[in-house]
Amino acid sequence: MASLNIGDAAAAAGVSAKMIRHYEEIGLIPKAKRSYSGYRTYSENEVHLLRFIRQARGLGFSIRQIGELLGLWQNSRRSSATVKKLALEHIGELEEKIREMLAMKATLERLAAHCHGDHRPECPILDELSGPAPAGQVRSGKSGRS
Amino acid sequence: MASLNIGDAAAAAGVSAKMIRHYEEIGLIPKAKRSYSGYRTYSENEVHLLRFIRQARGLGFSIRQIGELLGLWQNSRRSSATVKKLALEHIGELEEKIREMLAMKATLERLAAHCHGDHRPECPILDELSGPAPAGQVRSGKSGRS
DNA sequence: CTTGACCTTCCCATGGGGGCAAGCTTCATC
DNA sequence: GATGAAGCTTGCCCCCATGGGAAGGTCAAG
Repeated sequence: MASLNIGDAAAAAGVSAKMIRHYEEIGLIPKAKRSYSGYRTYSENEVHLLRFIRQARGLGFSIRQIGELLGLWQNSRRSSATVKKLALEHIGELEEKIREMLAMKATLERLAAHCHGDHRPECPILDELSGPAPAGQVRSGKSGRS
Repeated sequence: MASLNIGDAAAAAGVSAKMIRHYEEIGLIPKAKRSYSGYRTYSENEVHLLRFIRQARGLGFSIRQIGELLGLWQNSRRSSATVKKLALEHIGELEEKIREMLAMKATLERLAAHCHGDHRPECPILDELSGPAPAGQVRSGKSGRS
């Protein structure tokens, strides 16, 4: 079985060598075996593991979630319900972020639509950014201590 | 003309004192004047500036973009076209991220829909993560020392 | 033997913060 | 005037996930 150096393992798995070392350091993957001279060596199994991580990162899972997914992946007595729950949790997070960004985008588009975008300095975008006061107002006394 | 300490300026602007120091350190805002004893002091103008930053952060602008927006805000000879361009650039970035996350979400939803979510271990989600090999394959000759 | 590609560890940077600690300053209250 | 409690100062470490680079060891080919 071909034993690969980190660079080849990285290329085979589609991640950077840097990240492999990082994943090892944070305990996401077990410590790689070392050659006599100290080089990390990787087997097909470990490349497969790295590929799994790459796929999960591509779907936006966090490192913590990937750790859980790896545990499930390697546990033949897992229940698919546990995996599905993790996926649904992540879908919820994605939805939340998407909602936030859509709201930002909508506001920006509204402002941009009202901006002439010409040589004149008047600009509703800057007005909006400088305008609306937040909830907290400046309190009249100096420093509100006790 | 109330001159505020950092905590009160932070409350008035809706940002944390920590971030005010940070913005000063990275040069986003000018260095605050100091009282005799070394406390940072803030005028209404500076609170207004901080409020501007808070608004811009709320719309997802990066620190770099906010720096540019601040320059435009304080330049009475700006053209609204420049501001609009910055806003449109940011809208484009948001769209890109939204697209990526929608794609992740769609994939996850497809996988989750095919997952029984019961006590059994079989799970198409894990299959997908472990399955598809990336484009790059193990190269035969390159540096395969073993 | 030399070259150069690879590997090792270590430190630094990113963005946008949070938190804690030691030591001052300020202020209200006794 | 003393005291205690907030508030301020700086500085350092942490998060996530990653990239960059320096200084030095290793290995295979020419």
